[in-house]
Amino acid sequence: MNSPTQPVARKRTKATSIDIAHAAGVSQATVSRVLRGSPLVNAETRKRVEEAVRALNYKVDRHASSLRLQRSGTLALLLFEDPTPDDSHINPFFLSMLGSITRACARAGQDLLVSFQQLSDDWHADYADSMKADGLILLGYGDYLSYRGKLEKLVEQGTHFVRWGAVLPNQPGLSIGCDNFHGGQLVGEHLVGLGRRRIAYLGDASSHYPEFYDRYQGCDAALHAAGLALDPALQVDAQSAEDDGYAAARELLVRGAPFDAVFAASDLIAIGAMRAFAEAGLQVPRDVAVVGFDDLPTARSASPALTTVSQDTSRAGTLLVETLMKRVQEQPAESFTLPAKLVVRRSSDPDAR
Amino acid sequence: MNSPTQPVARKRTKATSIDIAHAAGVSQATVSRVLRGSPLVNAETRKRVEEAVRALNYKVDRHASSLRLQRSGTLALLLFEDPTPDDSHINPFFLSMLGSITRACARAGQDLLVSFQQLSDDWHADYADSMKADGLILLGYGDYLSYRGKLEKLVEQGTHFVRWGAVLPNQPGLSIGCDNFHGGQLVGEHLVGLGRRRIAYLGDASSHYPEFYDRYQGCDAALHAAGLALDPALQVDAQSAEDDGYAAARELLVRGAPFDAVFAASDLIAIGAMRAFAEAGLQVPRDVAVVGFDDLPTARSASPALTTVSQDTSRAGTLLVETLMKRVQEQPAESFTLPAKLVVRRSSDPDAR
DNA sequence: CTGAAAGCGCTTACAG
DNA sequence: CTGAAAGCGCTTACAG
Repeated sequence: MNSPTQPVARKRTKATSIDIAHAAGVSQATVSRVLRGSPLVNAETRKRVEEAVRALNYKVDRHASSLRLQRSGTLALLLFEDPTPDDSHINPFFLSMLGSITRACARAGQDLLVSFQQLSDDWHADYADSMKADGLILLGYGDYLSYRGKLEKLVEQGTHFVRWGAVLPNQPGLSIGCDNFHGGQLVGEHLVGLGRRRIAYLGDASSHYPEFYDRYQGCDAALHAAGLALDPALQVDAQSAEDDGYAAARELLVRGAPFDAVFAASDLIAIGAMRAFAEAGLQVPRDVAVVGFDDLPTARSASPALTTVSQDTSRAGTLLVETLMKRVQEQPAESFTLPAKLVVRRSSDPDAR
Repeated sequence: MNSPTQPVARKRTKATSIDIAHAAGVSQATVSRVLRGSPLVNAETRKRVEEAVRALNYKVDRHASSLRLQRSGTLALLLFEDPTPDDSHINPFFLSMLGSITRACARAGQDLLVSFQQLSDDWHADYADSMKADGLILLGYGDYLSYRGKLEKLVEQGTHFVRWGAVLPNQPGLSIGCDNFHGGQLVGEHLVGLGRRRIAYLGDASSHYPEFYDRYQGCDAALHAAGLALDPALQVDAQSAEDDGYAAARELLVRGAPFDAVFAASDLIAIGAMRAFAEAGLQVPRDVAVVGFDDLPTARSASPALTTVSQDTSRAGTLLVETLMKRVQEQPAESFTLPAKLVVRRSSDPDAR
């Protein structure tokens, strides 16, 4: 099963700016000027240096440069989930964000360090204090109230960061988030428009989880506008995993209160709930309409395809990086709320695609 | 929609080892010894230093340390796809690998830089030459034959790297891969065991794509063992995306040659193919059994749930990082092939869960 | 426009 | 066990 040992590669002999200087017949300082794009350099000198750089395959040493400049050209993406998920199953929504953040970093000429953290870890200090990164992007789920203290500490330390999540009044630092309230509203209006009246909510609906709370409130507002309301007896707590959704749906069934629709606080919860309904012999959407939130790739291929609220992760990634870069450069920057969009599929509407 | 501008945080005043030295009443060299865990330091001195480190919230400056040590404590994960996918849709399989690689790096005490590349980019040089990373993990799809030249250049330059992919004879560098041949074999045996005889293969089956080629060959071997063979008329090229799978399945239908099973070279291809079959009024698995490869999360929630070959991404990530670290430390290391496992679901077998 | 020199914050061989 | 000192490879103010 194994292949033979690889021969040890020849030892790397990295060229330095002094080597380039010798090769081009200039001082080391001039080499540095050329590489930093200084306008002070004579065009012909520049050309000689550039040729030597190419010939010797020279790259500026990142650590020497960063040490001197006191910045690293690197951002750190810290992904946390609480409680920690089983090995290697990160929420796909965050993975999709990771994709767009990576691209946005490339566009901004920044390198990206990626790390998973537990909410309990001491991540608030490490990356910035050790100069590994100029700023942090925080992405994750967890109890906001316990999380908030860490954010305050970051602000106190002068660490640059941007968080993905609800934009809240008086929050420490900046955040980019989706308009969860409006997303919930769209769901409420959609379900009411389909004639559903008894709408269950699967997900936490407390200030510990502001995103989920806003989604709940938005849906409730839409019902109120139609002379209805969310029934607390039809609300079941759930974190954002499929198994939580399954358990929450079981709990809902056990309670016995009638319902004709379910608004799940996330797609994973929705998918877990649909599994529970299938097992219980309920048909989606005939017996119960199901709507999720996030528009994961899975939502489209689920059976039936899941109606959900889509968040523009591509734009979110760009905004997170751009906002953070402004902070790193000590420019003014602000939090921003992105629009939510309802995507209707067959789990709520048999006539949808 | 926007919140007010954040007040500019107070300027960071980072403590250095000299600050710690003053606070603890020792020399800067001793501080460094304590932080590097040198056994030479007196226990009491060590304690004084450690207290000062805590009190001043000191972290070793990564760039200064790396510059001096000539290594960065960082690995780089380069993800490439060719052709480049539309914005932010990376193959979920690689995202899952990314998860396990990130965890493995954390265990190994390494930071992880993540970057998307196009196969055409000059990634072979940058990360290692600029000392950003001590080694590279390469992950991606693309034409191996054009890719191979870049790998050779990496070897020539003495860059440390490990690749995810087929373990091939005389390949440049090391790779960790799944046993694609055996995976294909398992699929072939499974389909034959279910009485299927006319098995189509959706995916490239040339040496440009060694993984797909091995899967094809493995399946073919299983058929041969049963006195059958894959019919070239039932093979349609497809890259690893859902739309490619859809197009390939349409092409297969157009050809008109009868088939009772489809082995798709990846889950995404399989899911696209199932969409095409549904549109054509074919029922899976009654009319056509469908099997994929990768065991994406989507495979389980697909409708019908997709039979597939699972690769142990968690173990793969660990092996990639461990193997690379051996190379970085100039220790012997070797390529490794991981076992493949068949996961039977309803897309091939109505009796499966 | 260019060069000589200081200094970013560490690590470790050397001397004691 | 500890300190003084050199040096990792850059960037840029200073002098010309």
